[in-house]
Amino acid sequence: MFRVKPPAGGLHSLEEAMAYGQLRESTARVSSEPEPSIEAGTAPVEIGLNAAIVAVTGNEPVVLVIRHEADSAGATDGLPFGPFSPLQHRTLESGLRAWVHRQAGLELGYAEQLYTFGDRGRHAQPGDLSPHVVSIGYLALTQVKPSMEMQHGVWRSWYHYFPWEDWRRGRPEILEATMEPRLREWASERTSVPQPVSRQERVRICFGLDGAAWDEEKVLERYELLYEAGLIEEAARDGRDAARQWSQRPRLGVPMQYDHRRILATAIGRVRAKIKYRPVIFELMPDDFTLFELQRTVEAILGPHLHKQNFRRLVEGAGLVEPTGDVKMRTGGRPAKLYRFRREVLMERPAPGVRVKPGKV
Amino acid sequence: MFRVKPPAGGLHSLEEAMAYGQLRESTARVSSEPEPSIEAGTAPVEIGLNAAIVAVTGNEPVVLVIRHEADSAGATDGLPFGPFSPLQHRTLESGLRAWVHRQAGLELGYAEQLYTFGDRGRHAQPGDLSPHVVSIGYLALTQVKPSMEMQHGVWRSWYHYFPWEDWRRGRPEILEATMEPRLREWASERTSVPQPVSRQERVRICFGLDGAAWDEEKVLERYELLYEAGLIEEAARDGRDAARQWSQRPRLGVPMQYDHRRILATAIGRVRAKIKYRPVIFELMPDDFTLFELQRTVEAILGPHLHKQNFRRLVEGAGLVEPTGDVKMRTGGRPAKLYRFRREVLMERPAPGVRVKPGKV
DNA sequence: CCGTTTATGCTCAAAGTGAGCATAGCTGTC
DNA sequence: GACAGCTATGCTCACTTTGAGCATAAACGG
Repeated sequence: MFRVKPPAGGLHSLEEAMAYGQLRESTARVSSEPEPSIEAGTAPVEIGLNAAIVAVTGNEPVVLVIRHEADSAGATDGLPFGPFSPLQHRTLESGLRAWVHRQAGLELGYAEQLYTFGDRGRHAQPGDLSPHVVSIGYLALTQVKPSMEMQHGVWRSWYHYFPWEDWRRGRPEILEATMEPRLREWASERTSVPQPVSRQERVRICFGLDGAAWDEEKVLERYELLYEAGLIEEAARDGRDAARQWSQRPRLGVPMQYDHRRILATAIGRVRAKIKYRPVIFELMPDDFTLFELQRTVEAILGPHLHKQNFRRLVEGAGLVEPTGDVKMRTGGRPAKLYRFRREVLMERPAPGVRVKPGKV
Repeated sequence: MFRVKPPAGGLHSLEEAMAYGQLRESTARVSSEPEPSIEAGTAPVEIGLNAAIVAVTGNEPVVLVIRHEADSAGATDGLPFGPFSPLQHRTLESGLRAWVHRQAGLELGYAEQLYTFGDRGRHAQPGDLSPHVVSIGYLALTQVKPSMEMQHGVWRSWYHYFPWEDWRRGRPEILEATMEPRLREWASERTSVPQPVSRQERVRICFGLDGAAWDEEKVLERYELLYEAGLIEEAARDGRDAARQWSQRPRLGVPMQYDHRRILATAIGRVRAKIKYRPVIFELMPDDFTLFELQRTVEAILGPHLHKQNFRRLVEGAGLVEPTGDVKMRTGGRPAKLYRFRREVLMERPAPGVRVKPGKV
């Protein structure tokens, strides 16, 4: 497969020959061999399909996790996942759907690919002599229907794993109390090699310190920085030299199996960004809803509160919804009109999202 | 690796046991085996790293391609690529950089992952009994420096491969003349299974027919639709039943090796989207430039022309650039002030891009 | 020195946004 | 059963952002 034909006229230089030779050498196997066999010195690669399945229940953004018995103590949460098997899966996404169906008994609706991670060591499990795994992360959006009885999965708030991302009641406690001092300590360390961007500056931008604004979309950047600084358990588990002893004490969020927390971070960042320019928020909503329920769902995802009147102006003005004609009683006050998603917007020019910015309540 | 521990309390149902069994069955190997061996009935997967390296020279958006001698007739263009080898590459991206360096003698600067494609059959080459390949596409942005002497690569306009994407001189000829009738014919065919969105509607949205607006970011959607409709050579090559005989005649753009044209389509769509919200356009610019040169570069990427005065207001107003103090003579008119990219914006809140919309010249 | 050509400054109206005030219409209570 | 307490909705207003153009500045080539 990866055998590359020399360009017309044959090989032109030693370097070129080397390049082609190298191509073969580092390839696990060559397409002409009918029955695969692993050559000495090469490593096979497995492809893991991982799903961050997100929903919102009761104003809480939740993710579907599978609880596993860890090797020694306690349980570890993980995302539904399984290997890509080209013989059984026509596409990567269909493979993912198959796995999710098997593991969680759930038929996925909306799903999109997030990112493919291949870092050596980031897929480790304690005591696990694992081969090389490339993880493909997916984001799926769904609703939690009461009828949904899941076999092994549980819905858990994503802020469980990322407490510092929860800005619904203002700046989260844990940031000030625990993370800021540790981050500053890490930032003030001498680095052996000079960095293009100082640790100081990176911490400032990622965590909105010293006057920098908090960017709710930088979820992955924050997680990766914490990993690099050795402040979260996964860093210690993967054997990062930088892993601190104090990473264990008041731990920062609940860790996950393999690199699943990284995938979840990617997922959160992606939803937060995406609902602003694509109408994916409606994947999380029931057929009929009030505008305030919609707003609460957006807020659950984004964190900060939105200006109510402007929110409805925006949503109605963009033609994202249409009234069903019904009203919902017992809202605690005046009854609220019910709306439904206008599917037609998907066929209109830029298929807009909920272009919101944080504002006053 | 993919062996999943049963949840606490053991297996709870037959279905669960099946699921775990299934997990193992479709896995190439299990982590407890120290020396890997491929079990019968499983298929190994190779991971291909592919780079769409984009630059702009003389108002032409170009991509770095490697020309290969095809199996029978003519030459085929391909992107620089090679397999991911976990023993040699610490990360996917470093593997990509290594391959590009080897194949094109080029040190990559800015690079970002695009997408991972795994469709069966889309990686075929005529007469190639290939194993299953999962392609990871990357987008890299660079400048074409005169000193750059490449071994085997050539820079080619990306509109070479996607003539229908070239709107710099208005709606491209080929759309009206060749594509529209073929697309309409395909859209009017009966489909065996009812579609959630009609072919009619998809064609209308993708290609801006019947009053729909042309969305310059839907590059991949258009390419995939053409593939599905059997209107491009790759479809015939991959043996799609739908491939038409007339896909050969006045062919639609130059085809590429494997699924490289799909990767390039993804890349074009991504740059077009990204320059609007991240300052990546400067990766394509020399250190000093005039605002009009910057505008021309943006236009080369996006297609349509921009309103000159508003463009400069936007770029200056967003603090993306600062004057160097020098001027460029011989512009054909009044000398133009030279500017440079203000790197500091990368450290400012949302690190904006060139939020432009097509306008009057 | 003048016409041509590109660079730059500035204006203006329309549309979009952030904040709030004010009113409507349930529900539960005394 | 009038009122207090809430949430839903309508609407205003000042301020920004954006789309289009007019007008002036400053080289360059005859």
